[in-house]
Amino acid sequence: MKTLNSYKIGQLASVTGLTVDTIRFYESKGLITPATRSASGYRLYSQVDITTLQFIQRAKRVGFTLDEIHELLALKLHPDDHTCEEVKQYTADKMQEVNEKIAELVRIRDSLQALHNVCCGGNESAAHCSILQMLDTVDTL
Amino acid sequence: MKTLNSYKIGQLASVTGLTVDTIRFYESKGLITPATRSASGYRLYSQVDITTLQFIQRAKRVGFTLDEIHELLALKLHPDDHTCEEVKQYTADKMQEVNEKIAELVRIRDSLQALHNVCCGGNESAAHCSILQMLDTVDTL
DNA sequence: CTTGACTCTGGAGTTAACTCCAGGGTTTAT
DNA sequence: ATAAACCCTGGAGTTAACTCCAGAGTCAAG
Repeated sequence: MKTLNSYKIGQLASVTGLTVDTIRFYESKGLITPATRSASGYRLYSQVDITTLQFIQRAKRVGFTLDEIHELLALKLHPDDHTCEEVKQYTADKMQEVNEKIAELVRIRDSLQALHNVCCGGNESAAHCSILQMLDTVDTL
Repeated sequence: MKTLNSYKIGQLASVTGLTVDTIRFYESKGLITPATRSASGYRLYSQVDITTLQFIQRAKRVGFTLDEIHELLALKLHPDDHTCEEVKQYTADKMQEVNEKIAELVRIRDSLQALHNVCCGGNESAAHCSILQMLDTVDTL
């Protein structure tokens, strides 16, 4: 009873690297909804669910909470619940937030780069390198 | 009993926007250590601690755990515990990770931009805009 | 037609990261 | 010199995001 683009929860789990428990947990939070159920009650998913779960994983990795991700997904999945005005405002606000996160990551990367550059890479203690590190990275990292 | 560059925990809290409880919690996790204690046992902090707390806040915002932040700070604060080789390797690995996070944020930003562009911004439901959204953003967001 | 791998629901347990006392000293402004 | 506003420690409570059962039904292979 499996059509071309239909996955059971275990298959979805192995494709995305999540556990079946986590997928059911995300469903309980309203983040995803299985397209349909089989006659015996098994959840059946489509390609869209894989995409959604991958988006959730990306967004989580960069510090969004499940509640925030829920809002982001709601824009796309339930557009009729929002006015265009709201969507315009919300996307603008979120883009601002995302840009700030990118700027923060760039600062962290620069600090790591400074440490990387200054360090000789040899087998001895890093203590003597740190004298230089202090000078130009202590107030960024 | 307060020198020029010495802060009590409450002052540090109001400068950084954290609570005193959170600062003491970070101390219990080894993320910061007050420079010294006053005669009566009050924690006294310096400018460096402000910088460190701001770094912790930035790193947390982009999805690093306190354990990861602990490792990042250990590089700088206890360089004699690591060889240069380790530092070189660790910074390279972390920069890779940071670059991946930036790439993920850029993807999310692009998806938001696409929604933003396609939405008319008017007072009506966003449902009819979503038909266009589906075409070019469903598989990225 | 049975056995092992899968799925279901409902609920309890865990971990990270706070957050909030209680009960006690300290500092400061009036 | 006393009340208000701090600070201390130790420990309990909370929230988000899982994670792990128990007990029962389903499906595919041999």
